[in-house]
Amino acid sequence: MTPAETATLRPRIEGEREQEIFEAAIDVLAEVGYDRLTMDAVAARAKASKATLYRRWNGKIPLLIDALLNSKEHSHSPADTGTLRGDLLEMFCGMGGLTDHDSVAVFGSVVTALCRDEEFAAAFRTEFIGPKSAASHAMFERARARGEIGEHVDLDLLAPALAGIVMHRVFMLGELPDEGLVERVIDQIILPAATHRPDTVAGARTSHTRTSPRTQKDLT
Amino acid sequence: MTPAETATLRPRIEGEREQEIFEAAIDVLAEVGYDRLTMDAVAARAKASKATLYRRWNGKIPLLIDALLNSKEHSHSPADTGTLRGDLLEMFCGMGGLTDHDSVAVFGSVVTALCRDEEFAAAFRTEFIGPKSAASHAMFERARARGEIGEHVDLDLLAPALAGIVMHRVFMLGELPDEGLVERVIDQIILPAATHRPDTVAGARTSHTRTSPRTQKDLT
Amino acid sequence: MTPAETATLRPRIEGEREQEIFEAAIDVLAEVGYDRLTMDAVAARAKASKATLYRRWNGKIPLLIDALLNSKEHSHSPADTGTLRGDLLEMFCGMGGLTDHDSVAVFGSVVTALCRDEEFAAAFRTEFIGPKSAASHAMFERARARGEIGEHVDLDLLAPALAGIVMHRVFMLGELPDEGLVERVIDQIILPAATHRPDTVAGARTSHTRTSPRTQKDLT
Amino acid sequence: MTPAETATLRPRIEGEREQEIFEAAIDVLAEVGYDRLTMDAVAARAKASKATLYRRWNGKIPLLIDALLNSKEHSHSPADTGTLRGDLLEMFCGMGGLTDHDSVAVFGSVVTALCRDEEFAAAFRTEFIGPKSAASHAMFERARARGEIGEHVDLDLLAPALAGIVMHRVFMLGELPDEGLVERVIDQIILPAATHRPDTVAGARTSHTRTSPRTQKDLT
DNA sequence: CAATAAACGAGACGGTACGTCGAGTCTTCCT
DNA sequence: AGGAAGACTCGACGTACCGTCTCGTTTATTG
Repeated sequence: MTPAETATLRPRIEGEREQEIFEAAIDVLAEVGYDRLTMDAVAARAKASKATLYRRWNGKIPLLIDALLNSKEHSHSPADTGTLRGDLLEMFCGMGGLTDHDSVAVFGSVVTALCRDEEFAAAFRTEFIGPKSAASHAMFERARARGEIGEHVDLDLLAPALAGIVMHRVFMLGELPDEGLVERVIDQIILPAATHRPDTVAGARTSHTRTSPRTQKDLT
Repeated sequence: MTPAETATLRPRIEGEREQEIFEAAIDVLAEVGYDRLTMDAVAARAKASKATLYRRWNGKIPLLIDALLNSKEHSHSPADTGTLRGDLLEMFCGMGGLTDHDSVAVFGSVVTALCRDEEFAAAFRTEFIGPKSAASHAMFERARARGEIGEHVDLDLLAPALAGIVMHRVFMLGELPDEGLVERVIDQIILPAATHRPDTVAGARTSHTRTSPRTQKDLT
Repeated sequence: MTPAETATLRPRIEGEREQEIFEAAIDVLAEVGYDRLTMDAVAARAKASKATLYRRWNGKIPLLIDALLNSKEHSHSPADTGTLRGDLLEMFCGMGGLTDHDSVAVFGSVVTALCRDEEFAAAFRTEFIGPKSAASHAMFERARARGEIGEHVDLDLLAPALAGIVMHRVFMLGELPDEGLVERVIDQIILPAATHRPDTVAGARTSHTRTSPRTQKDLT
Repeated sequence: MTPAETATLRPRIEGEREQEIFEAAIDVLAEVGYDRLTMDAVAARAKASKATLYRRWNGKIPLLIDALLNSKEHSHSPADTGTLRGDLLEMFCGMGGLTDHDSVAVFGSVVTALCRDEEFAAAFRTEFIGPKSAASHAMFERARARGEIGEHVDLDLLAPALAGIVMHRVFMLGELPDEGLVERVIDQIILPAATHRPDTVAGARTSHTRTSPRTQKDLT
């Protein structure tokens, strides 16, 4: 009678059953993508009834949000290596899971869903992106506290940049990334931006609008 | 009577008729959004038949992509302003068409197709990404020729970075971008990365930290 | 509350629901005719979905056949009146459902299917023609047992003759039959053929002719 | 200049070109049946344009009527053999063309069309059935003039009976007929009905309604 | 003997119905 | 009592065919 002991035959959606449904949903998502994922398919794979799914979730979107949140352990472990560079490498060591083709497919489906469904987007941003973003921010704040980042650098701009650059290459350019790519982006873009002196580019910043193009050539 | 002059009454989908369909699609898109846009609705508004739409486009996504690309002029004109900053601002002034919510929705739909359909991905990358990428590269090459970019900077890494950062904010963070955002990214990330001196960054990388530079090099 | 008593509200297609769909089909058929009858119209009138109709029937023809067969009682009751004439009149009183123009149209549609689809033809002959044919044969056998039919008469030839003659008039000649027609065919063709004495006919065959009986036998 | 000499390259629909279209129509009709015959298919097979077909015929029905009328030579040759039996065998020697499976298919399609389209039915009955029916009637009238058929026999009933019985066996029972079948029907049904004495079956005729069933047993 | 008007093939077009599929609801059985 | 199974309504999908139309081209008759 105790729920913990009737493991294999428990009919109610509690814990393990829920996890099975999540896995089924993720499987189907990875196989056919968000658009072609149907509740029937998830129900069939989970050997559950559609009614059961709809009793617990409002539709495919809430179900997938829950599934994604529970499938990725997404441990926002601080991973304090003592340097921004180390922290970033640590955080992106697994590329956020974009290391194999299936994971890319799942994530791509999420992108579509983000653009398609405002409700899903809001929930996903709050519950999935939010924590990652917070962790990233904390990381950059620590770097700033250590003096690695100039006071004038906008962390809201810089913190998500690495992820953006990498994902753009994955989705738009069709690149399957490795850790070397991450490292190069960190060294050539993120860290230079974190450490640049404001006056160096201040001239360039105003050149197009206020100064003559000729003046800027001197900056190079 | 000359066929070249009977412009307004030509029935075939050639130029103007196509444009009418695009406008109908954009109209419906603006009214009901991507999800509730149906081919029937577009056909009805364009006074065309569904068969005509399907003869020319595979479905709503290709139709809408075409419609959005043709509605926005998205002129890949080199736009040589004389400075990298000016060129970048010029190129991204319209955000590549990602200025309104529906455009984002349609573009987001592409991502799934990119991950699922290799043929579509190839075509998209060749015909859509390709020209933009080439224009961007040319722009950076000009900047390097002018001396705005250091020799050690990897343009293959830097050129797509701005688009990646912006699109990441749009898709993942749900930000509707304005030109100010583009300007800030250019000034705070792209230009610093373009103009950084390798040793300067190396210094920044190691200065104000608790670990030695040597230790970090091991991480590379 | 007992499931057996909730007759009017049962949603599944079981008996009464099916009957409602049949009635809707017959209604639409009567209103717009066979050609302009659409599955959408039937579904709308029956407050059913097209999917439900297609789940149960292959298309409009099977649906209408069922509808017509179920609307007409077409009871294949043996109807033993004691005479062949009475039995035949009894059996054909409803013409097998061919009493109105639409029924003829639907039944006529079967003919093409019979010529085109061997599987359908087999099923139709087994399940629809078969019982009628068996009942007809039994009827003629009873008549022979009573002595109404000569021993030399081929019942396999005579039993389907009435139906053939009547249907030919209906389909080919466009006659809408009444019971009087059936009666005249019975009296003037079926019963004479059933009761003729072989020698009598042979005499008739040769008498009043210009050629010899021998000559005609060669034609056989 | 003479139309008979420009045979292979004549573009206008005159004579031979028309015949080619008719053959194409009959071919398609035999292959896919009336329902699935499309104007596109006929046009494609005839290497003609749909516009050409519609210029000359109003739709598939007039086209098919013309095609059927011109394909079957349907020579209503009197074929006066001197006896009804001989005439009937002569007339049905080719079964009206129902000797092979394809012809049966074509004719079956016609039956469907007869039931589906009142316009086609009217035209077909006037132009195709009519002459055949008249020829048959003339044949029976000659027989009556020779004394082979009793005065009380209704020729309107008897004349179409043979065709009806045979076609019923072909379409409904799925029998591919041979000449032996025709002969047996003639000898066992048509000729007995033609030569029967009215008083022989008069009792049977009234038995079901006016006399007792018992009385009729005496008639056998 | 070119020029012209008619008729042609080819096939896109607007429209209508088709038959299928998925979402979300509901009922029935089963455990 | 609650879940599995699956039929149901609704609505959009993408396809097929109809009958009309516009294209160029070819043919037979004119200027």
